[in-house]
Amino acid sequence: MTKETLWRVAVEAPMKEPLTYASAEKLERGRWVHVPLGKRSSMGLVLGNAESPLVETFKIKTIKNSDDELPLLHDSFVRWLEWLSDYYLYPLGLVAESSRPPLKRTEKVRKSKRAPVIPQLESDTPPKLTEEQSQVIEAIVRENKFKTHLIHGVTGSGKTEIYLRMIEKTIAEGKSVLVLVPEISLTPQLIHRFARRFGDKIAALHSQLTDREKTIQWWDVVEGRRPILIGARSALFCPQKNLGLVIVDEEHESSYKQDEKLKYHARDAAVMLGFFHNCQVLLGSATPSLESWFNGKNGKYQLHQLKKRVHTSHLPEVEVVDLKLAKDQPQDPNKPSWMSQVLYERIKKTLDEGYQVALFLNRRGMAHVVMCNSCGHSSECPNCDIHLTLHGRSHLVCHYCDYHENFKTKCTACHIGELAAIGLGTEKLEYDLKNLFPDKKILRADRDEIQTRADLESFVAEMEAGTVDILVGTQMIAKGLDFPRLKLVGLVLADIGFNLPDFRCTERNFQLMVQMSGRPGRSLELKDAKGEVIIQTFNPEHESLSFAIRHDYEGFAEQELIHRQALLYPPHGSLISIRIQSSEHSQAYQLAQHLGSRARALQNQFAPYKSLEVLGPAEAPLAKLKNQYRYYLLLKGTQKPVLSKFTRQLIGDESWVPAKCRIIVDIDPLQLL
DNA sequence: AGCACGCCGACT
DNA sequence: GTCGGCGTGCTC
Repeated sequence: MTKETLWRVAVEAPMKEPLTYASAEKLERGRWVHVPLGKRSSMGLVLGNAESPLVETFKIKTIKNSDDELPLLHDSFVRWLEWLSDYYLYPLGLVAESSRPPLKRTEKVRKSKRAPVIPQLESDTPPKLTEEQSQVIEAIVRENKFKTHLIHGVTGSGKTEIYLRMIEKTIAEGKSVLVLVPEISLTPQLIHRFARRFGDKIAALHSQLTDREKTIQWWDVVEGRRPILIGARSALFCPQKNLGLVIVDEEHESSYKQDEKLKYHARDAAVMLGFFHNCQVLLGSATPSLESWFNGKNGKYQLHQLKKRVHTSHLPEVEVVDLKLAKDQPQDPNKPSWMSQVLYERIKKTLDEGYQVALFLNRRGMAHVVMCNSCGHSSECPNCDIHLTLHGRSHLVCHYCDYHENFKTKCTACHIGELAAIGLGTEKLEYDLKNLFPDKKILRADRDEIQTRADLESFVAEMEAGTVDILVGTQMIAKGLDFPRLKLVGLVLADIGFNLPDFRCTERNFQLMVQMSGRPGRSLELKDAKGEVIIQTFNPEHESLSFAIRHDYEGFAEQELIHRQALLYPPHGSLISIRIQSSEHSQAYQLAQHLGSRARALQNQFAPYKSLEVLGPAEAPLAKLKNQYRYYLLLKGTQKPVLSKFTRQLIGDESWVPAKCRIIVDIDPLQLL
């Protein structure tokens, strides 16, 4: 009889620490096991040997069996899972859960009517590299160990070709590659491009696959049959064999942050995955996040720039229409009031020439955005440099620090206009356009209209077929899509983006405007006809605008970094948000107050915590959501480890949290709504 | 998370 | 009486 040894096992339950189990079987770190847990059975990940407990506070159960179907997880991968759990304060067992396939493996392969995940296509011939591209590749391959490279390249400068060459080199060495892309850009077009270069060496993982398809892809990757995995953020959790390169395309995309369960940022998690596997990490974007740009500037990442476009096509002309002045000019009585005369005439002209028009409107967070209808002014919090949101009818509130002021309808800046919640949406635009151009085909595309991948694909097909004359959409549509006949793009009211109650809104807005300016006139079909962009705004002097029209990312980034410095917003400082929620308003309120005073008391206990800032608690802008009342406490500090330790102590074992109440921690939050 | 226990209201 | 609603508590 073999002697039973004790093991630390991360079980799939929300427990802060791993549990101790006994086993006579030979086990090792990284092995999946079946264990009894309470009155059920659970999967668990073996972390290592356990000490026998000094006091017998619980009865040690025995591991049922080890799961030899599932692959042994490599030590570097387990260390990465442990890092995620530790950094994002989320139970390790629940983190590890995502690194298993959704279904069991089956021998019989049923014939599916669905199109293959990766199509078989004729291979392409790699284009000749430009001087710039060759230089970047040379610089990257100089050292073959962990390093994060930020590739900043204007649209059309050939970042993808750099990825492809690096992938080629890595798989030639017998290693595997992970390519992360935002879910929205994981269209068949993108997969085709990779398939033409690498054929059946590619696997893909994204939300539109069935569980069976995912499971098949997963095993193909894990067993090394397909060395290149391209996928959305969840592809990070597929334990690849001998990982040699990690690529994150469009690294600035906010969809890389998961906002439920494990609230990880796929870009940061990808960098750490590269760190634990000691391999290169490439981040690419035309408009890098300020976090990455800052890291590129201070040497934490290596910065590479592509300043020339591969084909010397013109960037479109960007024109700003000042809506304050537009009001005084002669207007066509038939056109709707949101449309300036300039935009009206340009739309007519473009349609007459037989080209497409796209109008964008950022509707996000609109209901609470308050703006003067005459000068575009919007009130700010004196403490946080954040736009205030309207609560009820009479209060303007900062949801970072809970600053309140009375809502006055008369504008305090121009003393002429009235402040009001903005009531313009894409439906309204569509309705007005149908009246104005009754014989034109108008297509509306926003979150309500486009929900599934099939919707997106039929939308793309309709646009490409050229039967659509005017596209109306939220800026979500502006991302990454190319339409050959699109000549004119109009941003109906840029100010909605300027006034969102978020310190990142200027950055997002700049990114969107640069993306948008990249849309029209990319195709040869337009040839000499340059693409055109018209931006309507009450605030033509807004910073993000002047840089966007010059396509000047660096200028913008430097300016915005100075702004962030003043209040130590990221990337100069770090944030942690703590959400307090309960179905009873008074409970949520009281707990939030209690947590606030606990935080301030803890600050006074230890000197290093004095450097932190505790903001709030403040009521969430959407105070009641799904029958839960929500409050936020925001922590800000310049040293991540101090901030993290503080949060751990503040929350403790959660025994002080009353039943019915929930505490949700978000490390490095992106949206504070 | 997932599962059982337990305490209330509506029904055969 | 008893079926089932979901609030509460625990898991080595």
